[in-house]
Amino acid sequence: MAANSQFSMAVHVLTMLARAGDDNVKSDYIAASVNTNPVVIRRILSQLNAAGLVSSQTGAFGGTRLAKPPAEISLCSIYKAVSCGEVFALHAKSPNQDCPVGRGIESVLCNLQKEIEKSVGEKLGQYSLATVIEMVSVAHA
Amino acid sequence: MAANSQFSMAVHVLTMLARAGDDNVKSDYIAASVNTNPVVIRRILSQLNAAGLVSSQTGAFGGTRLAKPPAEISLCSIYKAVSCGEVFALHAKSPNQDCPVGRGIESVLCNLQKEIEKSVGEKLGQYSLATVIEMVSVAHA
DNA sequence: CTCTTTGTAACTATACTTGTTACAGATATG
DNA sequence: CATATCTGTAACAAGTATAGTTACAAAGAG
Repeated sequence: MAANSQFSMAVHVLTMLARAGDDNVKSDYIAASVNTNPVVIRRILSQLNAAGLVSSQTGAFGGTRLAKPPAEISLCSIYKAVSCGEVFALHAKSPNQDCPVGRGIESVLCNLQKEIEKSVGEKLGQYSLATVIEMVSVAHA
Repeated sequence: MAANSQFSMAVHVLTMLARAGDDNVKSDYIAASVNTNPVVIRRILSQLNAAGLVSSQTGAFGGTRLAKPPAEISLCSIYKAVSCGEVFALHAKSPNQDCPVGRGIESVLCNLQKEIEKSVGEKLGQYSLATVIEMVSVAHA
């Protein structure tokens, strides 16, 4: 279980919240749908809260609900909210600076990485949580 | 060292090969520039060979050289050649199929994943190994 | 005060990536 | 043919990230 599935889980979590409207949803309830431990859900909700996408309430009858309407939550903002890795990683160890290629390749790859990341963000920005809800409904209709 | 840097290393390796023209390049020489073990380089070359991007020769005075001109090697083909993970992973454990969201979310995320992957491929396809070589040259000129 | 629920720390298990050693197989050269 | 060189690949060790789990402090409703 090493592949980062936080984005997938975050979309799942937010879809659950969206369907609950203004009601507080408990992490246990979401965990049952995602099929994982409530703490895993609370860890994701913690990141979504930091990004201002949800708001939580502790105590009895507490729980979490969306901080904005689903149409205003883009998949890009979800992607940025959870700590996903990059599309591809740069060199683990710095290349040999005595070699012309080793000296120049890092900055080229770094710029490319940024450009790809931007491209992914733009593509994800074309969709909102509302889109996902609609697609989920259609999928099993 | 868990982040997958094979794409970065592959681009580095191919840049080295491109600069050598039609000469065979040894894995030890490339490893010195990438600052890693020759076996790591040979593992990447093995994947690039399977993708038809390079051709290797065993034995004395053996080594590897490009199978095509740099301008015909797109970064997309390099990305596909090395076994990078996906931009985001799907659920590790299948969601609860008794929940409407759990039942529908997987296919939605899977389609989204394919679309993002396609988008990344198109962006990478805008660049070739020749572009990288030029950028590396300019970077430290 | 009591019960419920979040927030978070700490630990474990697992899996992936890289690094390393070792060796079989191929090939150029004498 | 013998030898030296280089690739290809298996096997294993080490490091690190993710997910899962337990435990508990803190907050809040009744």
